[in-house]
Amino acid sequence: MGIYERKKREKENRRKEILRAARKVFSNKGFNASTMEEIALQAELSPGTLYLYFKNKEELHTFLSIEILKYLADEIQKVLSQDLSVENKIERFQDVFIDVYDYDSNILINLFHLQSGETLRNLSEDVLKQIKKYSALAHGAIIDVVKQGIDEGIFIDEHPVALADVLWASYAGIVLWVDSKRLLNDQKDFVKPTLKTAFRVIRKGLKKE
Amino acid sequence: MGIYERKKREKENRRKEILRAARKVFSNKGFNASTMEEIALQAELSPGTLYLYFKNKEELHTFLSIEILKYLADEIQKVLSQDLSVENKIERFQDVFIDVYDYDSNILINLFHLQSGETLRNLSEDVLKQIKKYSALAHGAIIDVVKQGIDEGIFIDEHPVALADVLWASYAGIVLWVDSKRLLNDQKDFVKPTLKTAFRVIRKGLKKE
Amino acid sequence: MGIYERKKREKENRRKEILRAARKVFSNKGFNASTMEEIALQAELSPGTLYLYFKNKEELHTFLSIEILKYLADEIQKVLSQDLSVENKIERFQDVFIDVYDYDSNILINLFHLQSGETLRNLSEDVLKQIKKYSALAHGAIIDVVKQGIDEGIFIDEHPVALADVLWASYAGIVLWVDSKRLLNDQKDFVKPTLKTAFRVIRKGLKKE
Amino acid sequence: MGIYERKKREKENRRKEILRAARKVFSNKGFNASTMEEIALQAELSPGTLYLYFKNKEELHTFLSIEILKYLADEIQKVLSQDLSVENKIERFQDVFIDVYDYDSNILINLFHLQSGETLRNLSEDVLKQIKKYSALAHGAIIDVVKQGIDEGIFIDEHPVALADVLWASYAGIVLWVDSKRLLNDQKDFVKPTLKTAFRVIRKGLKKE
DNA sequence: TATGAATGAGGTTTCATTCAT
DNA sequence: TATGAATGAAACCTCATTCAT
Repeated sequence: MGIYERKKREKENRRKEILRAARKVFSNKGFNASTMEEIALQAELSPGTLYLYFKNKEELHTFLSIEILKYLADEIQKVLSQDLSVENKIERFQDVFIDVYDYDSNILINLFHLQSGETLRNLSEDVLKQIKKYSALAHGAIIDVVKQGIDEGIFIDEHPVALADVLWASYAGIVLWVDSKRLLNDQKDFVKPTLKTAFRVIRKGLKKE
Repeated sequence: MGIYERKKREKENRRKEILRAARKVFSNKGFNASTMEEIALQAELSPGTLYLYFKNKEELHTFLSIEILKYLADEIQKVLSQDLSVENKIERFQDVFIDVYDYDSNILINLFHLQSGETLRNLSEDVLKQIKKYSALAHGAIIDVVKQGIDEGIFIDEHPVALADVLWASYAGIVLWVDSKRLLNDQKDFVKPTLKTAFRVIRKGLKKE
Repeated sequence: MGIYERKKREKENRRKEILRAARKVFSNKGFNASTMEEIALQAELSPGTLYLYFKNKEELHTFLSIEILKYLADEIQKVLSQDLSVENKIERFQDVFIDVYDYDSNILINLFHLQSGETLRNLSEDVLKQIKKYSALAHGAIIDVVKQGIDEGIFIDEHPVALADVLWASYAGIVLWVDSKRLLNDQKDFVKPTLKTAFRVIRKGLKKE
Repeated sequence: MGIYERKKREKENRRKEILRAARKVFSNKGFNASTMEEIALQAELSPGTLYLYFKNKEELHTFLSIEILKYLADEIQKVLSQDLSVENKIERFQDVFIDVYDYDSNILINLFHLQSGETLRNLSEDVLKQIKKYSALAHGAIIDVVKQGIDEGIFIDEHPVALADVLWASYAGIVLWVDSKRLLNDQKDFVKPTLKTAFRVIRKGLKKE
């Protein structure tokens, strides 16, 4: 590995450290309450250094969201290529959402937030394009599975995009909601049985009779 | 009407004006980007006056969320007391969520946000109590309908609370998600047919065969 | 008593109520931390009313200080006219200072503060004149006693003004200091024996051998 | 000198510059009328920088008072270790008080103010500890000298702590008072002869016959 | 590239004061 | 005369960002 290669890799690692630190801080305090100084401290770097890797606080935050959106898209696409029945694939999607939630409980709310008007308006063209890209990828994969299900006569005969929306939205909504309940009631873990029931109901809704 | 009555009503109106102005500004710019000065301007009042009615910016914001949570709870309870079949009640819930969304498209995301860890930690005991109260009211009403459905042999035989969670979460999730798509694609209205399909699927999931 | 008389007296009473309320609040919180609203509340009046009796917060505060300076001057002059030996008169001065302190423990520090550069610069001509007048009265009375003592061969043969300064300054300083110690050590009452010793020493310093 | 050493020293200097600027502004205008912006301007720094060195305005002000209390304590302790007779030491104390006054004429009043209830209540534990520490040091030194005087049969046979109180309180009181007179009469310097007389009287009071 | 001290714009908030009733 | 809601100027303070080292 040449010196150029090594430098590039170091740079990439540094970037990841910053993202890791930022995720931790943002998760704990939310966007506003988090300060660049705190993130720098967590990353064991100086505030100035953060700006060598990210244009500003907003972009740093957005990157995290895109990263997870990318992860979501990747995981969902992995399911697509697995040798599973339609039903099992749909079940696997559920695990992906729970995984993502376990990774960072604030991510789903951030995702919705990211896509809410307030934030969307302030994003650069480039970032927006990425969000759209990964969003489309993830959604496309789900649509494919749904289509397959319709073709096989397993799913009800509705517009596949709409069905994919239902899947995505309710899966996300359920994770968020069960988390809300957990927080409001000051519990440490959220009740996975409830989650399972919920997902089962959604899947049942998709199925023919 | 006595002078005391009139003063009280005037004060209440002023409060509402501030809330209206705040909702407008917060909706346009989000919590951070909105300034108290802007809200004051919108309410045609001076900045100092806002503080006669609300302790600070945070409380003003939280109030808006509570208000809508209260509205949601009220509307859902109204459905409960209507002379409708279980199935029609569930359908009416859908309208409530869409209504709330039409009233302020940021509200549902705010609701989730409000109940997310970050915000929850900074709320006063009193405010928390209110959130729990209205949350319980709304949820309780839904549970009642679900129970009725189970008793009548219409809904699947699952734990009613879990089923109510599914309803609530997916309804909210779907509205949020369809809104996200709308924003990402720069459309003005979100596609109601998609919504309808989505809600239909959820309801189907709840029903016995 | 005519209606004019009564009105005038009522006005005077209202004034005194405000002063009493202001003294209480200023004593508890100091000038800055005290708000006009708080004083109004304490006086069971509305903020606006305070301004019918005093031009502004500063003047209200100054009035309190002048009032006590006047009280000090009066009490000291009373001693002057009593049929007492020089020594007893000096002893009585001590009681006056303790009285004043008991009346309001912040008054002496306020007095010094009042006469410190910061405050002095912001006072109106009229107020300044009053301060000078009462200050001169009080000081004059002390000088008279001191002079008498020198004439009678009881006090050391120094410039009477300087001796009067010593009396005044150390009496005030001692009360302040013993109060400081009390506060630093979180005691409820300050130690009167210490005070007595202190005053005795000062008097001894004044006396010929 | 290593780079670490230099940085530390620079930081210390910056701190001192801020304190110097603050002293100047506070002396001119008093605590309230002084603004952080003005202090920053005087220190040729930006307002934000002040907050890198002091938590807030209050702390900055308190620091000034502590600094001078420390100086007082130091100077008084220096006298203690000098090879002087008890009488000369007591005389030297007088110079210390005048020195301190010359350094900043507001300091003594601030000291008393600092130790008055109002301010004391708002200080942090740490700051309070420092005040008590230096206060005890200064007072302890004076007590030592007084004890020596009693042992040598020079001072009257009273409780040494009480005598030390007299010394401290009257010395401070006299400086304050003579300054008050100076200000009231719009003189530039205060009359040192008067001061001398005053101090002499106090000392005489302490002495046996 | 990394630092971190310094910046300074701008936000929140307070509160003395006013004025219509 | 008394009210007290409203004012709005002005202060404190924060923190994203810069830049000399």
